[in-house]
Amino acid sequence: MAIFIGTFENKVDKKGRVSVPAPFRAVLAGQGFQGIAAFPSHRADAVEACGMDFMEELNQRVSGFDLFSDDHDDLAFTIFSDSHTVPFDGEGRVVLPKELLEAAGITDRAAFVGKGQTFQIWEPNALYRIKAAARERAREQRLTLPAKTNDGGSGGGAA
Amino acid sequence: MAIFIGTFENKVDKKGRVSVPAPFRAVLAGQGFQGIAAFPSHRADAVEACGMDFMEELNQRVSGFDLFSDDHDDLAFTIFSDSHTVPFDGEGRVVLPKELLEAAGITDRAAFVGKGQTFQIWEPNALYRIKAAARERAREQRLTLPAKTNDGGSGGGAA
DNA sequence: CCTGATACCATGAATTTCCATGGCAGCGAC
DNA sequence: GTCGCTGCCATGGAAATTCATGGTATCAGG
Repeated sequence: MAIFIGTFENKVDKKGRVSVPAPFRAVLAGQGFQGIAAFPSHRADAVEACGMDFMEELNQRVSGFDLFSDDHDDLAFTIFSDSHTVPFDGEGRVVLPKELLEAAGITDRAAFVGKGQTFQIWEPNALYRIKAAARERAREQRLTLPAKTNDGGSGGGAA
Repeated sequence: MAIFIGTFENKVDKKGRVSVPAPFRAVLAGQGFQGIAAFPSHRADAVEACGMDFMEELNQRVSGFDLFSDDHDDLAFTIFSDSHTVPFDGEGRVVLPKELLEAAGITDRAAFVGKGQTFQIWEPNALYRIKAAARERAREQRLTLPAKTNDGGSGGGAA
């Protein structure tokens, strides 16, 4: 399963269109809905985004089982209610609703940040600010890659 | 499962292309994505690299944290935001993003160092410096390899 | 009728794919 | 034991494609 990796900064034209980075589009390519699902982050001044597939999976978890606590349930409700489904145009661009642009403070440039199964969209300066802080934390805490836990199950596979 | 072993020094041409050592390519050969995932090391002036499979496995592990939790957020951000997915060309070369070249101080030569499941890419001189230092420390501390704890080591049959 | 939005088409830059070359090592022949 | 050949691998360059971006035309709504 492909994941979102990397940071890309693109321009927002006067019509509000932004190119979704090609590598991200590649991840979304196999999905039914050609576009993204986006909603304001409740943690940072950024837009959270993912493919519709992931959105539906989220829905499955919430509606079905106990994987989500009450807190999560509220969170999910918030997410769904504030979400927007944004289709690609022929060139792989999206028009972000101004509500989302405002939430993230985005005006003429947007930075896409891969986070595995999801990605975020930032106002570039805001991103670089918090990025610097994160880097600092990482260095101070001597963060290392999580040790490989050989508990079978997920991951696994070949090679 | 094959691992990255050995040190190889290759040239970086003016387009930023470097041949990934053939033995390393052999390790990556079986994977879905023909290329490497690379990100700056926060503990050394070097580029950390691995196969996409390893990256996705990392994602699996990170997903163990609740989605949208602080832990998940920080971890995913640290791991994925600075990473680059770099595809092989037909000859097994990669184009290292200049961001990574700068982080490691690489200009016209790059040294690949196997580290088991991952490998590093260094500016050759920097590598030899820290290598000498490491050797020195090892000598002083009379470092020994940990005794092997053999957990059912029946087969050795790696392919 | 006017406004806004969506789809289509065009363009330049950057990137990637392809092809060609040289060197080194291993293998075989003599 | 020495020489020659073959194949792999690192390297260089040029062509072709992809990608981000801007504009224009078409359609729906107010």
